[in-house]
Amino acid sequence: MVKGLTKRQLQILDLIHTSIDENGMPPTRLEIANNLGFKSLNAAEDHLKALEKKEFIKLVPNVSRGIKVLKKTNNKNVGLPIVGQVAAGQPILAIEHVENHILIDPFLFEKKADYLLRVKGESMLNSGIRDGDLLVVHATKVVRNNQIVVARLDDEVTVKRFKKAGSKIYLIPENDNFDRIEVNSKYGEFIIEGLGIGILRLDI
Amino acid sequence: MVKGLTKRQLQILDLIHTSIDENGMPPTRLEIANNLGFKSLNAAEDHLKALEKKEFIKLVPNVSRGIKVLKKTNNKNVGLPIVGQVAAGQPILAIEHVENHILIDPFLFEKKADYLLRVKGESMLNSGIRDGDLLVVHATKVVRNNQIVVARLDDEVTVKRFKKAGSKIYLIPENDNFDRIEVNSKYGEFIIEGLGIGILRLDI
DNA sequence: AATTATACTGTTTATAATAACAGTATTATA
DNA sequence: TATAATACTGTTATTATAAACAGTATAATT
Repeated sequence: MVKGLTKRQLQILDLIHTSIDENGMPPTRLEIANNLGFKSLNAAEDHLKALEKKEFIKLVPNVSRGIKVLKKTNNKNVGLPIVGQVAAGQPILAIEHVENHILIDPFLFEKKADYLLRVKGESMLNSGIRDGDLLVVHATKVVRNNQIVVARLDDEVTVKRFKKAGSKIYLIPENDNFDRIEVNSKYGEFIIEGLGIGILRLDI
Repeated sequence: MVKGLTKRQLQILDLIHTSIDENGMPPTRLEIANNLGFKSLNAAEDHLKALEKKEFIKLVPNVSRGIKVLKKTNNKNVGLPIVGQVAAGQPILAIEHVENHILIDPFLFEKKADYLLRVKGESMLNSGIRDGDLLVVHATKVVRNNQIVVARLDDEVTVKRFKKAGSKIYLIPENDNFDRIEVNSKYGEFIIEGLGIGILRLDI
């Protein structure tokens, strides 16, 4: 289930997508009611209002077929997953973290793109990686000095520059307001999850 | 001229396309009239009938916004073109500038992605746009204050923040080492080519 | 020269569509 | 356990929209 949507609401959203695909325009309340067998137009109206409240659509007042789709959930599983907040103790690609899937060629980059990680915070600003950006990640444990990596320290997943000096390993932020992290025994778990191979910014 | 279409009819057809692109639905007769300055709705009606007769559109009877576009100027090459160096006096999408095509969903962004422009220089660094980045562009002449735009000044294509203050128009770089540009009569040509809607970085 | 197509203004009518109000019943959530 | 959210039926008022009819003027075609 897409987060927050009931089965019925998902059907309505699906119908809106289908209508746009097949008729080139969003449906009216009557068309929704007819398609799903409602005897009352208000059933459609209520569902649309619920979808708007949950910010999946935007209703344009007093405009026929004034339904704008805000979140695109139609590409079920094709393409690459966008991984959002990663909960403690769980693998990155657990379904719960997948915000969406997007259609992009995995072989566009230097290495194969496996998923997109939504970057939190400004710690990599000087590398042109901003809060909310999607880091294109190649899932690998094998990384080299100075590469930008996705690492898990205890239960936190972080994006930093990887540096190995002698026997010491550092995770270096690219922002003077942040301190470098020395990976040592005070951390229970340290795992390299992947290598950053690109950036995708969906808004500007 | 597209075969058989008058200049006015082409404008109507263009408006239908724009409406579908930007509003997600075809226009009403009133919207067409307002957009083109008709005082009578029937002007729009007549044009639609003419377009239907010439089989460029299909009108769906008694359906609001019931306009279906029949002939589409299809993009032969799949995916979005990456536009590199743009030569003087030539349109951005001239074939000579297209480095490559990449597979990416044009509807991933807030507005429809039309092409990707390879950014040259560091003038937008503070917005996290770096040399070599691909700016995702929605081709439009309509931009608002503070948006990141693709503009053509004389023969140079540039990416800057658009600012309008009174009668003055500025193109603002996001880097202290660069000066803002005031668009004035010393430039022979000033054209807004599009709106920046995203960033794609293929290496990191 | 007559006819047709183009490009409109202006008006009216019927229908399409939005949107609010008043209900009922069931299921989740605090 | 009270309250809110979900999932509807049924009705009505208002606005949006399509579409026809009656014109005018000009350019293009037969």
